[in-house]
Amino acid sequence: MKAAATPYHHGALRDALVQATESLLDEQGAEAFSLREVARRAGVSPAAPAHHFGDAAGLLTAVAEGGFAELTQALRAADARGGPDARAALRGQGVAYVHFAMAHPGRFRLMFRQGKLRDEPGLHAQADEAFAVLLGGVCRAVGVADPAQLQPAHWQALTGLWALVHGYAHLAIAGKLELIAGEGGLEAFVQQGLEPMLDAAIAGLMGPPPRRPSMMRR
Amino acid sequence: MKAAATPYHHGALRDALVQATESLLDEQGAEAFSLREVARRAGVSPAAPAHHFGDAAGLLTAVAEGGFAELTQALRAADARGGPDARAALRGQGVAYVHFAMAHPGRFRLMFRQGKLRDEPGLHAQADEAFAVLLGGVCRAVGVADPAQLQPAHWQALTGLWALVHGYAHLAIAGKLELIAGEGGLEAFVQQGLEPMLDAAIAGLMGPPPRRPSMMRR
DNA sequence: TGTACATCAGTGAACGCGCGTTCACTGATGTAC
DNA sequence: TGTACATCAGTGAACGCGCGTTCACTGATGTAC
Repeated sequence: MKAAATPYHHGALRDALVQATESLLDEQGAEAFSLREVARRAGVSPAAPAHHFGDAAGLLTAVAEGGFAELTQALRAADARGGPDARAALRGQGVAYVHFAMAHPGRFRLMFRQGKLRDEPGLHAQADEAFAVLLGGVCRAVGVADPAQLQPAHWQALTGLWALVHGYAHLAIAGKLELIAGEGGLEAFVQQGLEPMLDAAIAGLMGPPPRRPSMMRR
Repeated sequence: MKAAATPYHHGALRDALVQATESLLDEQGAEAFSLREVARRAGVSPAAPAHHFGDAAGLLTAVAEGGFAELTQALRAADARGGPDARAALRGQGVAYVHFAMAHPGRFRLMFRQGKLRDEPGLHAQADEAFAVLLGGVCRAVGVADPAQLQPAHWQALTGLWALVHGYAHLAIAGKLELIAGEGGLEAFVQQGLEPMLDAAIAGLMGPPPRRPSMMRR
């Protein structure tokens, strides 16, 4: 029991520091973050984090990487829930994207703030993996086997879909939708409004046979 | 000449501090901001900013307020450029929104980070004014005289339009579109892709007679 | 038109603080023989 | 199976730094009479 109270070796300090950072960011925002505060939350000396991550950017990068991994899982799960219906799967991904951001606002913001992150291959890999899930959903919806077969108009529409959920997420966690949502509450507003909008965006993606617009030349 | 070199009274220090903050945020990001650095840039003692703004949050709030004022002007100008064509006016507003963010990434982010801002009526008023321009454009497109006449589906579609440009702006300043844009360059990608997507969103807003969806009950 | 005085705007030295990082260290774990 | 030793993981005191804010101050401006 004495040993269990404050064992010298933490055992899983690296994970504990990442988790402490996650909760700190999501609960108090980026302003509250510091290496010392994270160490405090993990019940460890201020020098301990440097041992595992070098500096603050290293820790934040690990947290962002974990965030992308979690987002990937959420998107995959939503995608699978859609079953063989490509439209439903893609719609589900969009909803999951917004829900992820609302559940983890601090991490979500961090994941897209490259100024705070180290330019590491692992981070890019995780981010790419999340993007690949979305990309896969689009391919299935459009009916191609490989992203390489997507046409420029598809890429534009995919970007629009991404922008829609990304913007919705940001507006939601910035508190900008609460006024619009009104008395019904934010949750209900999102639930009622997001899916139809996603459907419209997906329809635009699948619907009209991919225009080969002159405006899109090259 | 001696007097002009370092006059004791700056004359327009308040504005100078706001401008110094704007350029600091847009060029180096939020991490580089500090009251002392802003004072340095304005060529003034570290105690001077407190005189005008109290503290850092006060200064940042003034900067955000100015940002919303500038955004309002940009949206109004774009709207006017659209002339009597409500669709073109609204599309122009969307493009202007994204361009504003890309031109002033630091300020744009700040404007939507309520955690860093003071909860002042002036700030809300400016933010509301910018939103009112968008709202006016939507009313004209939909064909109603007053926002109060907008139906729930309109509000949802308006939110979608806002989310689209807001997300597009965030993805662009986060550097996430460069990979998708590829060799054509970000500017061209935005120019070619944004307007069609806006048109689609606006069509969704105007197009099908406003459904009174059971899913939107109340 | 001039003078006295209040108010405003900015100075610059000083403070205390929390931060990131260093350093020599020590406790625990694993490995070689 | 036991012992020696290298390596790993974390300590805690100390450092120097830039920060926000304070304070008594002073230079400039405006106003009353």
